[in-house]
Amino acid sequence: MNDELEQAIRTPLTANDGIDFSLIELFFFAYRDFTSDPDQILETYGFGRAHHRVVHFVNRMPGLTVAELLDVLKITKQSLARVLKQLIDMGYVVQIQGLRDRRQRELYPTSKGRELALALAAPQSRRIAGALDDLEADDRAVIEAFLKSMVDPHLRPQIDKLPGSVSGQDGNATRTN
Amino acid sequence: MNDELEQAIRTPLTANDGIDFSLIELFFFAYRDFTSDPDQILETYGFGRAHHRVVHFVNRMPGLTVAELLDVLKITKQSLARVLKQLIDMGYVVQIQGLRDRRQRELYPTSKGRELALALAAPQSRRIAGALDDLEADDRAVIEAFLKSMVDPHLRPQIDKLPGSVSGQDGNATRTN
DNA sequence: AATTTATGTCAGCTTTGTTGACATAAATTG
DNA sequence: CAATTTATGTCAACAAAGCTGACATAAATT
Repeated sequence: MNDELEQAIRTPLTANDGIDFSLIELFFFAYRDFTSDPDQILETYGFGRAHHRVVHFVNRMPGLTVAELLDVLKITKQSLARVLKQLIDMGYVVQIQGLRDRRQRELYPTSKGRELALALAAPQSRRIAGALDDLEADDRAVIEAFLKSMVDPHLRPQIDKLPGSVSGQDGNATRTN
Repeated sequence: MNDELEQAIRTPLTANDGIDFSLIELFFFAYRDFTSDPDQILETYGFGRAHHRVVHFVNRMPGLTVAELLDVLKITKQSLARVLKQLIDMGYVVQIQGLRDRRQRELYPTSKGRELALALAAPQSRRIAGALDDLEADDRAVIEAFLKSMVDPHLRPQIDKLPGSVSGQDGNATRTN
């Protein structure tokens, strides 16, 4: 029994099947290469992608608490603990007890951590700039709008909280210290 | 010693630092949610992302060999073996000995495998369509161009090989059979 | 006949995610 | 103030999906 269910299908799935395969695959390949740049740098530090994400958001939202970071990364505290501990022990991130709530640990980058975040972001930014160069000047807004629409609506407020985004340019956080 | 190196930096990294953080983060969040749809479906099958990729490309390039698949996925044959074996054992993929070269194993989806590929692609396609709806009709080309430019130039030929892509619309493979 | 190639498989390691359980200190609440 | 809740940390075990190295087999190539 079940004989025909084991039959090989020899025709490819195409756009004719009502699915946008071009953009699905383009998105897959683009992201694969987008992450390959920092991955190479991380190797030289003995770090992985998990470290990258932590260093990135600690630099973009200095003073965020452990709970807030977990919420952005959508991982468990045990997963975070592993990489965060290493980053703290090696002096890339420091914890400061919260002033209002002393149970909280506010996370800040050190200068070492800031340098690492910049080094990891640089090739990604370069790759994006190169891709934008191939477009019209005002197409940047199109890309931004598209990517934002791809994000789950209920998670978009998180994006707007980050400094220097489309809305909410700076707030008070960017006094050059 | 090293005292100031441990100092907390309290100012966030912003666009002023010469890095395109908006698009970096947008790309991260967009891809995270883009993959969350199929991930949920895969769970109900007891499969993971690795299975998704295999089923996807076997459906998009039926008859491709193990070596070709490894080249697209950029993983080792040992990594592939694990998930491919399961997909074959459970009747989602079949292997057929190559005619010209009988060492090769050509990979084809079964009807079960085709259905799975479609089920996984459907929500991703819907998400993309929804995002495109928020744009001008002809902005699709902008997105395609941008994503393609994000891919490493030497890997772009791989994309063009897929059916129904921007160039190379169909070839002979789409006879509806 | 010897070598190379395509594939499969065994064993073990790494990274990064998961769950569950339990500890501590600080804040909140009755 | 005592009891509870909250924020964080930590231990142990497990899973998915990468990796390397070693070795086997059959088929193609030299």
